[in-house]
Amino acid sequence: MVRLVSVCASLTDDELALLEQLAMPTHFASGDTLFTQGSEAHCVYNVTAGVVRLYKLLSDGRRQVVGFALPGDFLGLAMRDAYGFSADAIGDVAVCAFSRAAYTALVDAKPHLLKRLHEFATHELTLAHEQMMLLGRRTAEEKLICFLLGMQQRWARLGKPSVTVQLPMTRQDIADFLGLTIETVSRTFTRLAKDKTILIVPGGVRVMNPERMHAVAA
Amino acid sequence: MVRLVSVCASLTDDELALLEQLAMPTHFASGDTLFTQGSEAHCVYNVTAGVVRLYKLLSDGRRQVVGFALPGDFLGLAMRDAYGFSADAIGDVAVCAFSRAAYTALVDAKPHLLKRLHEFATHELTLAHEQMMLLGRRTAEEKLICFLLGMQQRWARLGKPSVTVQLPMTRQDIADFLGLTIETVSRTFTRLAKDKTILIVPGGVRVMNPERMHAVAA
DNA sequence: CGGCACTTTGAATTGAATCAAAGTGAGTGG
DNA sequence: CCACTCACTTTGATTCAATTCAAAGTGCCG
Repeated sequence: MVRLVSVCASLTDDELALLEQLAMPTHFASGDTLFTQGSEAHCVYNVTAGVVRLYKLLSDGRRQVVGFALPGDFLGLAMRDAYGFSADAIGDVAVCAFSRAAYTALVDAKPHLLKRLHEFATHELTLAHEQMMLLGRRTAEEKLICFLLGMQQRWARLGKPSVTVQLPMTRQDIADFLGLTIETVSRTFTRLAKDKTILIVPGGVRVMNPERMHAVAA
Repeated sequence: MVRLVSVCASLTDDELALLEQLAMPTHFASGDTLFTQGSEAHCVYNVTAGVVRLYKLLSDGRRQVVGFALPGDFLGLAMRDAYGFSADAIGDVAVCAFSRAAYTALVDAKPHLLKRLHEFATHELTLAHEQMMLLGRRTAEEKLICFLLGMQQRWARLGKPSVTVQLPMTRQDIADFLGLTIETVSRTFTRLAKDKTILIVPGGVRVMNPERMHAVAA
């Protein structure tokens, strides 16, 4: 279902068959851990359904969410032998898991696939640079607006374009993604709702004033 | 000179010869622009000497430095058809430039090289995740200490291990990298020097208390 | 109905930003 | 060789955006 937008989009039939043979379909319940920062990297994952929270922890408990993986996204590309961040399920999640050995063999055998994965990695890097700009230089309101527009765009690319942005993650997750506290996120949501910039609905927000939001994000 | 630590380290002799044929050695004076965010991506660059500042700008002038490229580093990997950030020389810089056409052809012909570039990209992504943690969740003092240790480590990998960390960039560059103001960076340097954690020397700092610094960074 | 996890709101505090003013030092030209 | 400039850096005083501390409010689920 997510193949059209994922790595698989550009594969030949025989490559797809090979991939299918090596993929281990797995699923996780809400809150389950896919893998933990620092643990040995056994598998690479391709999310097929649901949303995954990716985060790093400091020894004193401070948390930075480095991303939210949506269907089609790859996890574990940036590993040496240990995962660089933790990943757990937000709601029910389905993935295709590939053992590291299978992944390595596949990549060596199919340069075509490697090229596609490399495109993925460089796209991720571009997003990471934008997130640095956001974390280092934007105000709380700008952070939240950029986040909402970013999520809207990502759902749209997955074939779910809507003025209502689904937000399956908690306020704390959003705060830890944007480098804010939960209170600041909550207050900023409330202020944007009072402005009539957004409307807060169960499980997400409805974009009411996209012009203003895009102007702020620009 | 930088080949041992760069992409070229794992190439065969004939691959190296091919690379050399396509590389256009270029050099830039202090402050020169290699390329600008949003402009058409003509070239990929491999830095051979000097330091390059990589940054993004917001329309109102706010700047985020997304990285400092040292000898051996690649620039322009994460491009679609326009550069995602600007790059300019800090001091004199030498690079090998590759036209986009040459780069694409090379990558298609040599999966071996692609694999190496992909490793580079995923390493960059890991660093970007660490920078997100730093920007989102660390204090000014922690940011500066992590930056100094990071630079020390990078110079060390290039074969210049030293307790004196060379800092060719300005305080403003450091501030824009760490998501701080120049005043906060200056004050924090002064405080660390008063602590005897570091000693400020022309063009850099000397690490005086690495134990404390590593403890803060952990 | 009560418990629990998450969210919102309010008041007080604070770390870093802003505003303002010297201080430093390399390069230039008289 | 010294005064002058210019860019960069440091230091001080004040302000403010976001955090922290504190307390309700909400709604889902057994």
